[in-house]
Amino acid sequence: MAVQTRATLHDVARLAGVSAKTVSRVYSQRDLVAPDTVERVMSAAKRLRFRPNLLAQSLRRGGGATTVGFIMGELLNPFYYTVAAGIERELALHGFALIVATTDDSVEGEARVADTLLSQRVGALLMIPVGEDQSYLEGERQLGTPVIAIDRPARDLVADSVVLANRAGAYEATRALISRGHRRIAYICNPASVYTQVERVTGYRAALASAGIDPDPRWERLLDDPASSPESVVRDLMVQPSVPTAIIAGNNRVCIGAVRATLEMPAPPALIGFDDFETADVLGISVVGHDPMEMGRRAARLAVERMRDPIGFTTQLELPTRLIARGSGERAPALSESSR
Amino acid sequence: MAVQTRATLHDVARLAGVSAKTVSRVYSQRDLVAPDTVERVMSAAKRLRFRPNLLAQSLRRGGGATTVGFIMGELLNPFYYTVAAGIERELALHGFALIVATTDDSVEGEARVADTLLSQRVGALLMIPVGEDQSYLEGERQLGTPVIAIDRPARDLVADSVVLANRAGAYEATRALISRGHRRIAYICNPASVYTQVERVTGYRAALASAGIDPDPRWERLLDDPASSPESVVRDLMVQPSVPTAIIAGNNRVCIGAVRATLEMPAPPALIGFDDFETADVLGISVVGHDPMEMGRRAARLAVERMRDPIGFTTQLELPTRLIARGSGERAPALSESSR
DNA sequence: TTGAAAGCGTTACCAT
DNA sequence: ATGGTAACGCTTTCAA
Repeated sequence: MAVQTRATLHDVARLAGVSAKTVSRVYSQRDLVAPDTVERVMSAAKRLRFRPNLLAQSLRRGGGATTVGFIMGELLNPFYYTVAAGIERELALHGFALIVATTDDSVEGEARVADTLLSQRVGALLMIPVGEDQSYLEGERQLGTPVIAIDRPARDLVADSVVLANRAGAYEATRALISRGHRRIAYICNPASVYTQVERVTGYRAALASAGIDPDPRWERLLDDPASSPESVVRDLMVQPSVPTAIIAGNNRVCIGAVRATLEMPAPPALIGFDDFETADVLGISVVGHDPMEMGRRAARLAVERMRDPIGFTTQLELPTRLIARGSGERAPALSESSR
Repeated sequence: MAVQTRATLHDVARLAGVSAKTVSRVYSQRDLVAPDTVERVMSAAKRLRFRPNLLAQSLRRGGGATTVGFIMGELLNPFYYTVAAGIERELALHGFALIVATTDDSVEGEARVADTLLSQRVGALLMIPVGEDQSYLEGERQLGTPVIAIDRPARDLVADSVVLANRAGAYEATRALISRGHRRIAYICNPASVYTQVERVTGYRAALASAGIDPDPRWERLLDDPASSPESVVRDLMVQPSVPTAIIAGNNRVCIGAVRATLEMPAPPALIGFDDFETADVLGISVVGHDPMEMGRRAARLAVERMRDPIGFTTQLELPTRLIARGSGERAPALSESSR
């Protein structure tokens, strides 16, 4: 039960009666070693339970990194963990380990975990930016650690990025509602002052404008209050003197809140959410869907490319969305509401 | 735009006009260094964008690990990622970074990623065991890497573990159904030959026995077929000559399948799921709930303790479950079905 | 085909 | 209060 010490290259070399370098070669350039030497080394390694130390490997000058860091808001958010899943799979394909770090979507958290990951000497930094400004990473990028921004572009930082076609998605959803006869269409989101929402609101307004509908501030609920529940925001909206006949929920959390709020209504408004979620099909909720897993995969692939080739132009990838009709978004305006 | 080289302790030392060791002290035992020396070192460090290299730190003999590995089935499974969230939070509190690795719930995957993580020299290995046998890790444990099993105990391996009170939870759910008048209670799970399901089925049968109800193989759908959809299993069950009046779904996936299958039925059976899920409250589904995040936290805490104190007895933690009534589990048997 | 020596960035030990 | 030296486990020259 005594805690033994871990075998090193030298221990294996001694037992096999060769030099350390030969053992090293067996693991990296096996074809340069005589077959029977390989055999002897391998059996010595097995006997000593030898396992190469990746830390020591990447410590050498020029020894590439074996890990990649991912800075995410939290592991419980479906969008975040799906992206993480895509990243992990793609990285595993290329032999990199994934270190995840969460920030609780706070700016300080982002800087703090970035620091930790860089001290771990990750080969690349993948992140869903939170703060208004990632310039604090510019120095690190110049020192050779590429940064890949996901979902939102990095600000004041040279970085590759993978984002959604947010405007186009919101535009399409809004147009779909208009084509069903809706004119009073609400857009609800929280938080609102993030890149994705700014883009989506722009798409929403553009679609209204294209149909000759003036945007109405009463139906734009652009919140930035972590405390307010999406459900109550929707309930509040629906007891005003004039109510919308359709709602676009800016993200999955707001959408679930809207579902809760409108489920029991006799004549619920049409509803389209942004981001798909697990039971949306059971509940019959139409959404602007996309593929977060693919976002993660593409981001990871960019990271791998950058690690191999640190110089070169940065890539900005925009992934498409698609409107998934499941019923809630196809409801016509209630008759009593259709007149203005 | 030329890629510079990263500053080291020596670079900082040279610029500050001190020795490398002094710089090192500034970062670890600052009170042993003269205040103005600290000042000079810090400003030199800032100028060179110096950042301590954790890889080099833990390379030294006795230099503790800074990472912990978590082997999970996949990042998209709610149970898994919630556990991961708990682990990540707790580890961050203690200054450890989390490396996640997924196995697709395959035995080979488990061995493969364990190998990778051990090569990364993680300080501890957290895992939700998949295979029937984790003895392949016993050597590593003796070499000083503690293993903590989550949700299922490790087999043939000395390891701490954190599991649920599966039997008690299933017992309670079954008793609750019995007390509502149910006698034909089905138990459905897939896969069935894992520790948790064996335990839960045992609890289910014990509850039946305690009410003098003979277990009936027709209502035990213990599958081990990844291909069969839970939904179709339930549909099939409900078109038999004799149908159950209540269903217990052994895990969240089966439960969601059961919801899909029974949603449209005029007189749906009572339903209790094991594991809570996001929209269970909206759908009114009663479940045997527990706290996966807490499981992760406790497991991480055990890992930290073991890393600090490698010897000592292993701990087996059993966390409680609780029955959450939301309607679906409180339905009485349909009248036409209540006679045998 | 194989080996010796130097170095990667850090800290422990022992001096000063 | 500060510094030199050796060591951590590995790979890369350069030789043999």
